[in-house]
Amino acid sequence: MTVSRSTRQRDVISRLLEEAPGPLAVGDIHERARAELPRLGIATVYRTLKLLTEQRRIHPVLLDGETLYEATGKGHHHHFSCTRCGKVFTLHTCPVALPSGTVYPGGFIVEAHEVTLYGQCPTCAEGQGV
Amino acid sequence: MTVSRSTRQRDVISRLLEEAPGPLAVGDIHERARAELPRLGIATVYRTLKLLTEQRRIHPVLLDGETLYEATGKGHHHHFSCTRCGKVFTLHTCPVALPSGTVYPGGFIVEAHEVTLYGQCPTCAEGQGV
DNA sequence: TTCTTTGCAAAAGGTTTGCAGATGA
DNA sequence: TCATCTGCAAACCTTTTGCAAAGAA
Repeated sequence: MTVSRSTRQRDVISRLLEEAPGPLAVGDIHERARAELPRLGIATVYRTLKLLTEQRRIHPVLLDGETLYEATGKGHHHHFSCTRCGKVFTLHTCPVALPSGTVYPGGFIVEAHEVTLYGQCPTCAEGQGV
Repeated sequence: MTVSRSTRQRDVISRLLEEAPGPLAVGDIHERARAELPRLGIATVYRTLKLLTEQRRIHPVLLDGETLYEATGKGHHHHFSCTRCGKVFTLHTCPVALPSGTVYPGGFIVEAHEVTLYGQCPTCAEGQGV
């Protein structure tokens, strides 16, 4: 097994994800990281995301047909996708009560769940104000 | 505006989606439709799905990184993705109470929501039975 | 007949891989 | 030093588009 080294590229990408208020798209990550690493190639971004995912430091979130990435270890949470600005936020309140093992109508045994809410984020709701 | 004609390809594809118990992947649709239309090209499948989507007769469901399609007009519902067999089912019971307009903690105005449950479908739960 | 639709193949968009030079330990 | 990592470009895979022939009305 190869040993994973610490590099400037990996540090920048994982820091970006740690500090983001919600999951980020690959293109976003590439663009933001380029502010610090102008020559950063997209292949490195993909390879780093794959590595961090294997290390369980981040994980993919498939939303609106896009693959977004977010840091792990932020506890049980869901997402809010703003229909105005397109940004995705992390919600720390869960709207469902479905402990693992719950038997759902129809005989489906629930192990996990995902909830995504759509609507207007606080900023857009204010800007478009009544 | 061009007039949309009725063709064998379109009939077969929309019938498949109407009769399915859950959303289908593009590859699945192509494969199943080929049983009746051996020369059916993948481009026609994509064009038909796009057309039916514009007509609001079907709509895409983005699940597990795949784009699935399902017929519309089946009321408010959610999906259950079986972690054993991979099939996706439609659930007619909704586990959340979030009417449009609800203000979620943090100031997010909810317009819609999507819920996906993961676990074992009745068939797999039985097969693997205790 | 006339205009739309189809199948095929080429193109496009996003992700992955091969490789030689750069880099971390 | 020397195996790992990076940037670049080519390869891949899924989806879209161009075009001539087939089909609907």
